[in-house]
Amino acid sequence: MSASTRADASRERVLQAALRAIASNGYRGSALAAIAADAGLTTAGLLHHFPSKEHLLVAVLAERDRLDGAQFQLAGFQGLAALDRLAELVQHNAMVPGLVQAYTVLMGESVGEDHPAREWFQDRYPRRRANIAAALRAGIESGEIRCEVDCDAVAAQVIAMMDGLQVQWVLNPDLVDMVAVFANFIAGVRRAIAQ
Amino acid sequence: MSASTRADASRERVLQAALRAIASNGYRGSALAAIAADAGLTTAGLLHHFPSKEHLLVAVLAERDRLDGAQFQLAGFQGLAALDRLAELVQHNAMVPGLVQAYTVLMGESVGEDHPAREWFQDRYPRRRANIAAALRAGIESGEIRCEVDCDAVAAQVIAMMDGLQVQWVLNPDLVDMVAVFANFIAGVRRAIAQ
DNA sequence: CGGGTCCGACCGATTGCTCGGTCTCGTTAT
DNA sequence: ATAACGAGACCGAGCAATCGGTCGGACCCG
Repeated sequence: MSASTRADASRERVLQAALRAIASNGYRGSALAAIAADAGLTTAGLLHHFPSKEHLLVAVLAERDRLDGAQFQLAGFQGLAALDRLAELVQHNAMVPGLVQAYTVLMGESVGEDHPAREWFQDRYPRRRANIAAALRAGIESGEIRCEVDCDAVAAQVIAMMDGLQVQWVLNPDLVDMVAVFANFIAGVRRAIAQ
Repeated sequence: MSASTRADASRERVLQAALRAIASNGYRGSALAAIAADAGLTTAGLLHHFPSKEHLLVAVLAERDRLDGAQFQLAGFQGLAALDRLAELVQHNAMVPGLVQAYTVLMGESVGEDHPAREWFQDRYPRRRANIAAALRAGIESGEIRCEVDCDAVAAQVIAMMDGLQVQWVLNPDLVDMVAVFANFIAGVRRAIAQ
């Protein structure tokens, strides 16, 4: 499974350093040399593990996918329980501000035309909307959600609320209680769509 | 007021070009030379009007402030009417995708630590939240909004929804009907907070 | 003519990335 | 057990390209 402990440890340190750098300066603003130094390597050493800066970025995104998959995706929450699960996810995110910041920076940066992360986000949003919408539709079938609810719209709204609040929270952590405001929002959605 | 038409025209073209460039590649990813060429100038010519790249950025943001001020700020909408006004603003934004994209990219980019636009966004969010919250509180006084509504939370939510939907819409315009989904959201908020 | 406007040439710094080489370590042959 | 070997991990130096910004002078309009 894990061939050499040495190489894997270096890779891991590089990924962490890349996350920190992206959180601070974005992808374009981060220098490969700085990331390498932060990970205790030289530029050439880093490039040995990740053949290019873009490869490093997709590795960071893949890591995020891996964590998310283990944490949220597989969980088969349906109906209103899925919404509560999302509130818990926000609560968890509030404890890893660095990761949230890196994700937020990348999200904005990727909107640009030729950004290497654009495709990743472009694929990710429809998938997440579909996941949440499906969970809501399951709630309709089980009778706990009113049948005339526009599940796709609600799914888009929930995701938009998560992203939007993250921006405000990262910019001004002590002025916005992201967890409380999102919980408040979810409570409103529950009230609006529950049978 | 306007000294020479020539210089003002150049300035205007540079601002437009900067907006396009930022929309495509962000602030960090945009080259001064490319912006200048797009505006029909050389780098040195651009630098004659804006002494540094950062000066150009704040000029772009100031322009945004100017437009917003004329379009939304001064209008004294209160209570539920303010929410409808925001829905109209989203409707208007949907017709200028380039501007929305530039704003979205900048928003994410500015989350970084030393970004020159960070302060601008950091000041802007509390101000906008306060504006909307004040409008809602006025609606409470006039009796059209229930008095136990958390105006600050709702204000943060409305702004977060605008920003979050913009991201999804810019990334995938044909998959997300930003105007409709936001209108749907506002309708829900109205239902939740109206007396 | 004179000041505002803009260009061409250039600078120092930094970028992502390559290349040649050194070091370490597990494997294998003896 | 030990020596020889080869693959992987990493470094130092430097590549070409690009970055934001400077400087002196040419153009043009009032």
